[in-house]
Amino acid sequence: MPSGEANHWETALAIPDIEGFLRSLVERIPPGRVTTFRALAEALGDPGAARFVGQWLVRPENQSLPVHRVVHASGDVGRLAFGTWEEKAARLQAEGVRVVGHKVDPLPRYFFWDFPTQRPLEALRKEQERLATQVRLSPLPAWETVAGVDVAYRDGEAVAAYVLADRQGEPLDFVTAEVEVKFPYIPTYLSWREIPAYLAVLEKARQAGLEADVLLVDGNGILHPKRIGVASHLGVLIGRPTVGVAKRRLCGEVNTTGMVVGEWRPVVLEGETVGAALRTGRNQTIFISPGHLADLPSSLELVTQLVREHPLPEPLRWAHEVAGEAVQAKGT
DNA sequence: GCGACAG
DNA sequence: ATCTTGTCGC
Repeated sequence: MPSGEANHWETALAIPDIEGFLRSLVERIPPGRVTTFRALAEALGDPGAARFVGQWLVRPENQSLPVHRVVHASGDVGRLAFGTWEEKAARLQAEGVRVVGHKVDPLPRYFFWDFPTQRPLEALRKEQERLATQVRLSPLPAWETVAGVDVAYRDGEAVAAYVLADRQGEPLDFVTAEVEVKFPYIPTYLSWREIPAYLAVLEKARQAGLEADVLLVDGNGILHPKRIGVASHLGVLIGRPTVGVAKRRLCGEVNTTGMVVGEWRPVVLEGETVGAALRTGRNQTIFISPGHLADLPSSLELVTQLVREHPLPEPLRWAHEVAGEAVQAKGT
């Protein structure tokens, strides 16, 4: 049961109801008209959310919505989540939409775009730009303890794990916390999905006297289009040093060909080095970036010191393990 | 065929 | 991230 207890770090993270907003958009599409995944994403405030729109529209619980009125930008009707393209075309034709071959024809004649102009993701982007000015890049302070944090999901719940470790990466103690998931995964907006769980588990760690000198976060720091990935965002909110470690590349350019274990190369975004790709295994690369109150050299030093025989630095590997165990235990 | 965007 | 069958590695 998610606890509603007050958090020590005032939750300065307003979470918009993106899914409810998307539902209202889809409900607005009139019979005899169509819109596109892209147009819905733009109405949400970011064309980059198109894939999220597609994933959301095929969920079983959303099939009572007029999902057949959402087509590809090419005019291709696509197909229904639980049906064929012929069925989707037939539904559109029954509403007066002309379909030739697999396509709505001509698309502009039927295209519906008169959506509300709130664009919630645009507001989040502005918030990111504001917060990015508060990120401080400086060498990490001398540290004795480090904590790794990660989140696992199951049903509508998120379980965050916080594992405290020493300079050798040996686990000292851990806590977990469970919160309700209130925001979907949309690339570059991960903070709004995961930070509520992080704040909850950090509060537990604080109350248990397990505060660490540095926080390792599963995700990026400034390796982000607006230089404010979840590690930086969290660091600014709690005013503590954070370092981001991701298992895959979000953005930026890096050539990883021919890297040897232990080697790292800069990840460059818009001409700026925002992180490093570090080879931690024969076929494993992780992406390190400063979060807050950290810089790239000290972040790399910290992470390389904590990497043992696994791809991830020990505290994160343990946090991942603990979160996974905790989320499994919920169902058993 | 292109592009491929953390969790 | 999660779901989930079968599976061999640049």
